[in-house]
Amino acid sequence: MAETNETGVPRAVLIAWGMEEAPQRGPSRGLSHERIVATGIEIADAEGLAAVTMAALAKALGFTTMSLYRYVSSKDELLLLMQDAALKLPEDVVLPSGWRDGLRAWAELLRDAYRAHPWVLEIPRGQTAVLMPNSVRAADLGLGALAELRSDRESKLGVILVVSQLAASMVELERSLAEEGLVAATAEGAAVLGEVITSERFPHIAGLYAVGAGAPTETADGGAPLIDGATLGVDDEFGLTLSLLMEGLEAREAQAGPAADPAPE
Amino acid sequence: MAETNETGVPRAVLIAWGMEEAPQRGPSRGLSHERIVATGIEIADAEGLAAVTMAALAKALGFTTMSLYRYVSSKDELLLLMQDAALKLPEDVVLPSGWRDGLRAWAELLRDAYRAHPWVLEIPRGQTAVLMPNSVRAADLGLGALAELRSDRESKLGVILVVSQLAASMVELERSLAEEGLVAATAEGAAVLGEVITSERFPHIAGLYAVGAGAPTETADGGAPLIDGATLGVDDEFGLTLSLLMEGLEAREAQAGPAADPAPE
DNA sequence: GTGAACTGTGTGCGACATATACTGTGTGCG
DNA sequence: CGCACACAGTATATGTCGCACACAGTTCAC
Repeated sequence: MAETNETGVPRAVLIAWGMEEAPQRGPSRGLSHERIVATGIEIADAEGLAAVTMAALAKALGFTTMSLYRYVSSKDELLLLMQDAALKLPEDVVLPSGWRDGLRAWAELLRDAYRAHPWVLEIPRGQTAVLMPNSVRAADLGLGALAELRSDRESKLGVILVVSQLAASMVELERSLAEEGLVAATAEGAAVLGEVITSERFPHIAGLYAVGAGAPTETADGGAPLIDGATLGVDDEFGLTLSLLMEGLEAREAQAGPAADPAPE
Repeated sequence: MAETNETGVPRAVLIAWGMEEAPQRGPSRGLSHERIVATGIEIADAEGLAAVTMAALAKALGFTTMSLYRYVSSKDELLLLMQDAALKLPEDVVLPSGWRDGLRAWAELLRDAYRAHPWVLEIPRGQTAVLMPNSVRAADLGLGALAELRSDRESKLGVILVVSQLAASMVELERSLAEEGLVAATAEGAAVLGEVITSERFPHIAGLYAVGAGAPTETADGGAPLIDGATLGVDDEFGLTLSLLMEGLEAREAQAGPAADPAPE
C-alpha cells in the first residue's frame, strides 16, 4: 500500500527524516515539505481534516493544486507526514525521574499532543507511522521513562503501546462527547435507549445508561450526564487506568526480584 | 456530525437496535438494512473498505445506487452500521468463570472479531459507536467478566476500554506487518533507518531497529526481523500486556481488602 | 551554450457521494 | 369502492476530489 522506493522504505518516512536527496538541476523550489505540511496542519486544525484537500491546501500556499505533487506523491503520503508532524513533542522535554512520574508525564504529553490536533486520530495508523521520526522519538522517550524497570523490552513496549493507545482513546472520547453533546442527555434520548438497553439484557452495563429513565438529571448548560460517572471522569478515567497499569508494573517488578541493581540493558 | 433525529439519538443507533418504525403506506420494500449491511460487509471483507462504494454495493444487490438512500441517509451511517454489525459477537458466548480467564477470553473474542473484519479499524469511532448494540453487548460482557472484582465501575470501564483498544492495536499491527512485510526487513532498508535511528539520538529504542546495520540477519523468505522480538511476538505481546493489566487489577484487589464477599453492586 | 533535469501550470478525466425529479405501487380514508 | 398520498425504486445530473499528462519556463552539468 504505502509506496516504497527501492530501499523498501516508504517515501513518507524518508521525507520525514529529511533523507530526500534534493535535486540539483532544476529551478529552485518555491515550496518545501515543511511549509506544505505545516499549512495542511493549520487547515486541519481550523476546519477539520476533511477541509484538507489538495486544492484548498495549494490555494492557501498560493500555488496550483498539482504543484504539491512535486513534493508529495499522494494525498495519503501527505496525511502521513501531517500525522507525524502534528505529534511532534517539544524538543526539550525532560520527564520527571522515577518511572511512575515519568510514565505519567509521558502519557500526558501524548494526550496533549492528540488534544492539540484531534484530527490525527482520523488518519489510519499503519506500520509506516511507527517509523516516522516523532513516533520513534515518542517511543524512545517512553521507554526511557521505564528504563529503570527490570522488565524485558517486550513488556515495556507493550506498556508504551497501551498507554499511547489509551491517550488516543481518551481524547477521542472527550472529543465526541464535546462535539455531539452527550447523545442521550435528553430525556427522550435516554428513554429511547432505556427501552433496549435493559438490565435484563445487559445486566452489567445497563446501570450506566439508566440515568434519564424517570428523573433526567440535567445540568444548566446541557451537559447532563448519561454515563454519569464517566462524564465527570473522562479525565479521571485516564489517570485511573494509568494507575492500574502502573500497579501491574509494580507488582511485576516486585516479583521479579525485590531488590537488585538496575539491569545493565 | 452524526445525524440525529428529534430524540437526539443518531439514526444509525435506532436502525441498529431495530427501532425504526416501518412505513405502512407504500409498496413493499425490496431491500432491508440487514441485507445492505451484510452485503457491505462482504464487499469490505473481500476487497477492502475502499471497495465499498454506494454504486458497487447497489450493484451487488441488484438495485440502483440511489435506492440505498431509502434505507440509509448517508454513507457514514452505513459505515456505522457495518462497523457494529461486523463486531457482533456470537450469541451464545459463555466466558469462563473467574475474572482472569474471563477477561482473557473476552479479549480474545474481541481480537478475533477485529481479525475477521480488519477494515473496521479504518472507520473512525465516535460516541455513536458506543451506543450501538454490539458495543453495548461487548461492554456488558466485559464488565460481566469483571463482576466479581470489587473495583468501582470506573476502573472496570477503564480496563474494558483499554483491553478493547489493545486488541484493536494488535490486529492493526499484525495486519500492517503482514501486508507491507516488515518495512525495514531488507538490508538496505535497515541501513537507511540505521542512519537516522542511532543509539545516540534514541538511546532506548535504537536497539530495536539495529538489526541490519552491520550484519543483516536475513531469513530465507525475506521475513527478516527488524523489530526482532516483536516480530515473533505480536501475538505474545497481546497476552503479555493483558497479563500486566491483570496483575494491576489483582494488586488493587488485594489491597482493597484481602477477603470480603463479592460487592452487591 | 546546449540539453537534461526540474519546477510550477492548465486542462481534463474518472470515481464518487448525493440532490432532484419522476414513475409506479399499495393502502388507508372518504 | 376508488383515489390521493405515502412510499419504493429509477434516471439523470451536479459538484467535489484526487490525480494523470502534456507543456512552458528555469537552472545546472558538461
